[in-house]
Amino acid sequence: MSLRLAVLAMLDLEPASGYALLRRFQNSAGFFWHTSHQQLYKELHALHAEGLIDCAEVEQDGKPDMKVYTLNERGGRELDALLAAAATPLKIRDPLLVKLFAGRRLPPSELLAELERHRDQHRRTLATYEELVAYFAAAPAERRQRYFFPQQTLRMGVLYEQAWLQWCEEVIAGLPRAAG
Amino acid sequence: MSLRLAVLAMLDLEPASGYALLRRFQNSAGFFWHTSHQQLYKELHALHAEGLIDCAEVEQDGKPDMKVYTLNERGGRELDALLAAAATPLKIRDPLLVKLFAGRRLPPSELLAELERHRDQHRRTLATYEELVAYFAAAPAERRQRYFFPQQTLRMGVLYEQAWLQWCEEVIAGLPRAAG
DNA sequence: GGGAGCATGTAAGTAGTTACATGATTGA
DNA sequence: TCAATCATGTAACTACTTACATGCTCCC
Repeated sequence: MSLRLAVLAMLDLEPASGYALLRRFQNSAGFFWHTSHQQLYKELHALHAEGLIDCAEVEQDGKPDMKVYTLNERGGRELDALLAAAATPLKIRDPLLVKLFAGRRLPPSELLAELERHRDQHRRTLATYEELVAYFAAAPAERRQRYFFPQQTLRMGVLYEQAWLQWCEEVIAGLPRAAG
Repeated sequence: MSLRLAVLAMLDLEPASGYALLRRFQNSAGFFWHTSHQQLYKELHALHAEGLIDCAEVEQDGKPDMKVYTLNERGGRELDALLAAAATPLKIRDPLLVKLFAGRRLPPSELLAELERHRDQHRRTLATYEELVAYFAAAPAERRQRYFFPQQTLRMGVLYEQAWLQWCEEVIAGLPRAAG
């Protein structure tokens, strides 16, 4: 039910095409919700079939046509109904930590390489989030206010990436190293 | 595939019953892998049917019989094969952040209550993890070494809970409050 | 007598992944 | 000409959740 909630919440801020939503789910919103284009388009079709969002086909030059979806009044009510329920805690399933849990079975060099890969990825993601923070900080007051809550989720993204980065660095530093 | 990996990795440390594994997935290992008893028992049946783990029925007095599973040699090879693949990054789907993203549609009092509930939960979880850290720190050297990698995952659990706690406190402090 | 913890399971339904599929434009 | 970006979709499969199910012991 939460993909539905995430999509409705995004469309509540501004109308968007499936592709535009997808980019957000893979970038800024990627911190709190992940999805694939297959799932997203299916959900958009379902929401449209249920009359919760409106669809307008827009022609573009040099680019394929796109379908722009807008939250309508019924969709707003559905969104409010979903929001009324308590948020269940995130259920974590982290492949890297599972791998590290069994780390004693792996050659240290491979573990090190894996940790460095993740560390670099977290550095990049943190940099992206910090750019977004700066972008919002420089935005006009109206926009800053409209995006007050999204900015709070972004703040968690920053804290999350910082925690991972610190952890990767700590573990790399403390790893028993193979004799060279 | 990662539930399989998580189960094999746990049984690599020591034999256990489904119920014992379940408690770990809900407590100490709950940080990096979440599962239900339905999924877990199904996976144990599958692993046993494939000859990757051995099963011994153990009678207990005052308690129901239990099935104790042990990783065998083939299971060890399967574990190593799964570990050889790169760990894909965790895919986050966090209902609380989705709810907060749409926070402007909610009454501030309800948001506050939700955040306080999560803050309290994170405090409790952090306390649990810190107890486990202390427990490991006091363990004999042999055990400390055997559990070196599990302890690293626990460290991430602590950093993660601290980040969430900080975030909950920040957001609560910055929330526009309703007139009393 | 009731609830919590121990210990296991099946079945039905929903959500998510992987694979397959198309076709235009822009830049290296 | 090759890869990337834009933009959308279907189908098959796997993983996960929710609901249903049993039964014993210990403690209040």
